[in-house]
Amino acid sequence: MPSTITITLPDGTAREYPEGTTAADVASSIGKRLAKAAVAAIDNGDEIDLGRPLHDGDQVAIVTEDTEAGRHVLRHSTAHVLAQAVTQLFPGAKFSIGPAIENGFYYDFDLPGGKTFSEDDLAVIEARMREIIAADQPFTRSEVSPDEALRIFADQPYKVEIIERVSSGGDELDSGEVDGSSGAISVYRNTGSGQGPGGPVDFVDLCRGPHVPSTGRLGHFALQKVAGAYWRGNEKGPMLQRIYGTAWESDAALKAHLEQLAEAEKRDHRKLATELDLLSFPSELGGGLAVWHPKGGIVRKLIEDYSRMRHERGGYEFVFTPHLTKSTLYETSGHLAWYADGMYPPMEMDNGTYYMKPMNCPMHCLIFRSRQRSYRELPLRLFELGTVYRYERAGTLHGLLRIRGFTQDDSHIYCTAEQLPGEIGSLLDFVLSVLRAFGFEDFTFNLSTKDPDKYVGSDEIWETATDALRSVLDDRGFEYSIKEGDAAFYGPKIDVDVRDAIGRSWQLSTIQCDFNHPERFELEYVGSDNQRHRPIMVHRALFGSIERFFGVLLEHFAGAFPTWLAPVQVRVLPVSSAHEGYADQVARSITAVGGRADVIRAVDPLGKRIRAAKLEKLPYVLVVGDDDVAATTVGVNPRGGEVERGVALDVFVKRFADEVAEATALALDADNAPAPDALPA
RNA sequence: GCCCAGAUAGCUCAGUCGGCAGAGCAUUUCACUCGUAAUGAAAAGGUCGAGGGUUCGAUUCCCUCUCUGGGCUCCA
Repeated sequence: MPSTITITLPDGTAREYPEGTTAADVASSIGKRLAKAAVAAIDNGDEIDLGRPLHDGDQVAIVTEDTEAGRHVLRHSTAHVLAQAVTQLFPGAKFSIGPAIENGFYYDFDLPGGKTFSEDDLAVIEARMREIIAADQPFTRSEVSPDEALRIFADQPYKVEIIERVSSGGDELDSGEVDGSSGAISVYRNTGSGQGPGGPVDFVDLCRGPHVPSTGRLGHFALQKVAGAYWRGNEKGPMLQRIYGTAWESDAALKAHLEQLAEAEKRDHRKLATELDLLSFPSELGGGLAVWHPKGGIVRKLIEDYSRMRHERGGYEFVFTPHLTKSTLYETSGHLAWYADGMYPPMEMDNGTYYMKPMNCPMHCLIFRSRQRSYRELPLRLFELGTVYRYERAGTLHGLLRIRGFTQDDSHIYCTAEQLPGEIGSLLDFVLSVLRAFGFEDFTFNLSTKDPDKYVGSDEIWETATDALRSVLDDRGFEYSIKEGDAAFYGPKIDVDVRDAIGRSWQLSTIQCDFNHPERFELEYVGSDNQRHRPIMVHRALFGSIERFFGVLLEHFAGAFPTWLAPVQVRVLPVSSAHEGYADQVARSITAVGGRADVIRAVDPLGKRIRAAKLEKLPYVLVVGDDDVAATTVGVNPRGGEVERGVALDVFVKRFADEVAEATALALDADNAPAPDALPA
């Protein structure tokens, strides 16, 4: 056995260390700053504690606190401190799992006697956590046999369940809770300050680790909220009490995160919808059902008009279908069997059973099937702004983002297998082009593939379609993640996520192949060989739901719609009553070029009227006074810009009209000349 | 659907240990006629989410429901 060991660092350099050297020692040997920032290490690909001895020949990298991996360690360790605090403050509390999550961590508890946490408890728990952190308790890892672990956690039923599952060979590791891969089970103990690893144990938890060396490394955290959560995510299982928190490597990072949350709250579409008088959810209607006020209505109309215009140019044909249908339609499509729970309850009438429609696809299939189809008609692209109703469970409703009555910008494309790759490609280009017109530039893609346990259609057709989707993404050089087995049973799909102005990701568009509907509705076309063939159907939702898209747009723009979408584009403010006639004239020259302008008379002081316009986030405020009346000019106060006095009226009108025209024409260049196969037959 | 927390004027929010309901903004009226983010005064505005219970008396305490928020679960 050599008395020195050789360690290889990430940059390829090899260093010699005495036997028994730990990752912490390596970090110190490289530099003080690194040693200070180190929270864990990666040893031959495995994350380990800094205090673990290394072996000859190991490849070692130090994990620092300012990386995602490092924050993960901080968060996971903070979760342990949370559990320690709760078990000390609430004797008899059972704890289950407490993983690090994006931006933070949580821990689930079961309090004795069915007690629950209140928001007030958070401050008390947080104070105790800070005491534990101040005590600088070391995290000490040890490995025990399953029997030993069961003894340690004898009064912790959730831990017992995890140990039993892991030791019975289940390969499922509970959210990083425990490392059972070696047959032994790892546990981490926190011991009191100054007592060292052999001192009295304050807290012990099952854990795979790694953890920071001691609780003193933590502290830039905040507890955020309490919530209910099912044990193991099973809604038939017990409901646990979950505490969420966030933790970072520094107070600056913590503060930045909390500010980001505050910014998101300011942009909340429900708040903005009320403030800007766009829409409301009257309780008289019931949950998840919105009414659109004039200002929200005009924006929605503009979105829909633009969508229709683009679809018309894109070779789609417009169809309309009813909101109610007999149950037989959904028996044919198979939806009733799978999704009856998500549909509004049946209505009995005329000796039939009727349902509100939860989707448009089966009706579009009936349109396809209404007469014999020729291959010359394909691809057939049907488009509908179809309003559907789904019985979303009460607890899932969320403003416009999860709603019970909504309008899909739904299209169904029927094509041949040969046409599929080209069709998917032009669909994706079309989708992105339209999204860009609404100010979204940053897209991510997910490709969902066959769930081997639940699918219809032949393996060949799945393979063809999946290849088509994949090559479309590859050809365009788009990065995408593959979600194995995530496809619906009827076909593979591409989902498009957009990133908004403050970096949040929203799933909007979807392009889904469907081998099920054509089968169930026995759709056929006559090919050039004079034989009957089954078409492939592609579902394509662009905005997904108009309501949801509107909500996302509202948050993206923080209520400040771009000029072409703003409910009021130009507000004209006469300085005094004497200028009202001229103000009206200015407004008329805006409406003459298709703009939306209003005039607020001089009953309130100018400053107050300007402030009101700014709070309404209007793109342009025009102030007109004596000088302007005399010279036919306006004072331009643009949103987010500098005031410009004495702008000639016709100059402003042209500038305004050009801006609007440009915005709506922007994305049109791409499909001004539709591909030959995109033209209606 | 489940857990927790809520619901007071159009909006944001005080308040009532069970005894005639409060502010600011918004609205209306009057005065002010003003050059780029809040002029002054007055008025009006409420079944204190709905229904039931306890009580001499309930907006307040209890129960049920509806709706909302945060989660969980679900999402064709």
